[in-house]
Amino acid sequence: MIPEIFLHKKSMRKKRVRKPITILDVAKAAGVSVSTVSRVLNDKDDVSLETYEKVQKVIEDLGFTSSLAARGMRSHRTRIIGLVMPDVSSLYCVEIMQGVNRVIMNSEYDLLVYTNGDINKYSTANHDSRFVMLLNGSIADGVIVVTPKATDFHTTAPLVIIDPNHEEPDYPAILSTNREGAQAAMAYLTGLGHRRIGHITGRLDLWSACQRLQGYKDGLAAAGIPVDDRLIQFGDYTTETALKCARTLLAMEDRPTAIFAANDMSAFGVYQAAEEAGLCVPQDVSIIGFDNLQAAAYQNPPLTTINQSISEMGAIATETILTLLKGETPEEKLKILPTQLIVRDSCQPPGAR
Amino acid sequence: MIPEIFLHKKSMRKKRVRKPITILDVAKAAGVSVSTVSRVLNDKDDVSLETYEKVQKVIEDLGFTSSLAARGMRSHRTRIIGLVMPDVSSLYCVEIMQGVNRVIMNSEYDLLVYTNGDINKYSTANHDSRFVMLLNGSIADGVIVVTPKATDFHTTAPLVIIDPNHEEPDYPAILSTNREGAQAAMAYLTGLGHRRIGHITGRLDLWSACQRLQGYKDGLAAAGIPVDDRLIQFGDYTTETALKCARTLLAMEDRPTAIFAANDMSAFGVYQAAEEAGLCVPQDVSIIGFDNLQAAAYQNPPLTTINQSISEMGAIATETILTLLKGETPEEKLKILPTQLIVRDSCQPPGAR
DNA sequence: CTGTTAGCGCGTTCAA
DNA sequence: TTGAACGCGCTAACAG
Repeated sequence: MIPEIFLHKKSMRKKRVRKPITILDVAKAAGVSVSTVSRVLNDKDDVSLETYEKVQKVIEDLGFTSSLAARGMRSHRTRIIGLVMPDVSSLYCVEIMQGVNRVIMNSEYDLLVYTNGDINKYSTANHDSRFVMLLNGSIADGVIVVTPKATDFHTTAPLVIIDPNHEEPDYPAILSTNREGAQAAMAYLTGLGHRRIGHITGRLDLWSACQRLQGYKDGLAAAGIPVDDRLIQFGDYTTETALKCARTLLAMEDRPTAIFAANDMSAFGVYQAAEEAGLCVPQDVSIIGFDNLQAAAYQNPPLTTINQSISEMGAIATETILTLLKGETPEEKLKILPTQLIVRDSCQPPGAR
Repeated sequence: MIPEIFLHKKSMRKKRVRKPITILDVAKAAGVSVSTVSRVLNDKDDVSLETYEKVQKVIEDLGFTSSLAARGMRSHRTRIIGLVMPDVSSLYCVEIMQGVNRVIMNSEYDLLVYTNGDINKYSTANHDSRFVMLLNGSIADGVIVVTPKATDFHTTAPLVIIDPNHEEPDYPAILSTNREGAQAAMAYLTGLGHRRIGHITGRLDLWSACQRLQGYKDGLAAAGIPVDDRLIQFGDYTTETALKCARTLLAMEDRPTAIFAANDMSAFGVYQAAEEAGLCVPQDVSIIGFDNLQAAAYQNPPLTTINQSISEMGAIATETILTLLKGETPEEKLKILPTQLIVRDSCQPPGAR
């Protein structure tokens, strides 16, 4: 684990070198057996106070901490909850993480966040297999997975999915009324009088994105507006891609008077494109997003969007895992959270000044 | 229009595996020994193609993934970098994480983020010991620690510190010119003509906060302004606490015409307090922060602040760890990044309208 | 090329 | 109350 060279260099200068100190080192130093040390570590009650304190002191002195790996492998209990996220650069994921952490803090568990990093790595096989290590290797007692592409997992540990990619997931799951939320967004825009409404989709390999696209179409149908395929641009939930999509939409001769972005991150890209094109929001183009990120309220103008209580989803998922870990059955296997229109200043009737 | 691959059906549902499947199961099913399976797993070149494919297929069929814990324990190599953060609700930490992740993505390593959750848990002993598990347990090959209170760690794995709590840390470290940055902030305010300048400190148990406080005092001295203790409020880098501090400052009879917050999160609290008090920024009170979070530019008005390239710090720390992991010695043990004044719209001369 | 063997560090039986 | 022995799942020696 440690390059030899590095070790030597350090040991020459300072004696801060600590070869991995194990339970055996503690046992020797304390003049007891490893099993006695183990008992002390796990607060068993069949250890004499005298021995307990002696061992405890040695542990302190040596700065010993038992190995998570070895312990987990043996006891199949680590007191750690794993959170698997597709991407940390997405504020959506960050807010979920905050919600999870809020609940973890008040529990006896610790949080370990695993991320494969790149949202653009559409190859899910790699991602899935890697994350399974977390549990299969008994590193985590339970796992929360965010927007997985996979719908099936090889694991024995409790698993909860946030935003599952399946209508009827095999695991407890938390999701929002994506389609209804999108319908609400569209109803708001058509209610304002918009008839040319563009849509920047999310990652259509995810169910949520498909549902929002469907809601977009529903909204058009409800207002008696035919679908114009040119007004549908395929994004991937990132600001970067949405920027390109928005450029295309705003460069059209008969450009849309409003754009419904599949999520707030995408909506941010529309703001950028509008500014590039010298268009004012909302005078020249109305924008509505989806998610209600904290950052949405800080935009200029503040973004009208559809709220889904993201951090709440993380919190509920964590509580569900905790319930499962206690051996109990959660009340509902599928928890569906309502969405809600949040009106701010990024939309107005078309043509109005 | 929409490719087949994007359609979501509940068609191919596999049966859930219940028992943890091990390398032995694979060996049996493939009719080979465990070591052969191990060789396949680790892409050793001394396996016949025939055997390789046979084993590979069984692995696929059984959905087997090797245990991180067992592997790490045995080989002392996990290809995982650990990131230990004090708090995920701080945007500062989030941006560091993003910087780390950016570099990790292009490496052969994976990222595991560990957080003890509560920034208010000042008891560091607990935190430190828990994080040591990450490495001691051979879960991570190297670790990056963000704003640790501790200055010494019991570990054998490479360690890099971001924002160390010591002038001359025993480990490679990344930090910013906190004192100089604070001086620049103060020079800007005094240059605008402010003479009553409040300061909301950071967590004074952290070196960075002390340095910024020192920079505040330096700035006053440079302008020939005596220190007024009442103008120094003790915060902890959180928006919540800063809000209270700001309320106190703004309620003073001879309230400050400008406030220097030790970080942007704290500055956000000042915005809130100003709004509560019916004061306008920057007409009634100027505000300057420190960090230059992405969110700082979105405030209303956009926050003038001191830039420290946070995500860059994460990136550099990661590159340092990667260098260490290769057995090489990083160029500089202590990397000090310059800070820079970012002028936006939250400051103006006192009294001006 | 492949199988056998010996631990990695720890928790948990069983004896003593 | 304590210690010795075993095995968790895996990789790295060494045989064959």
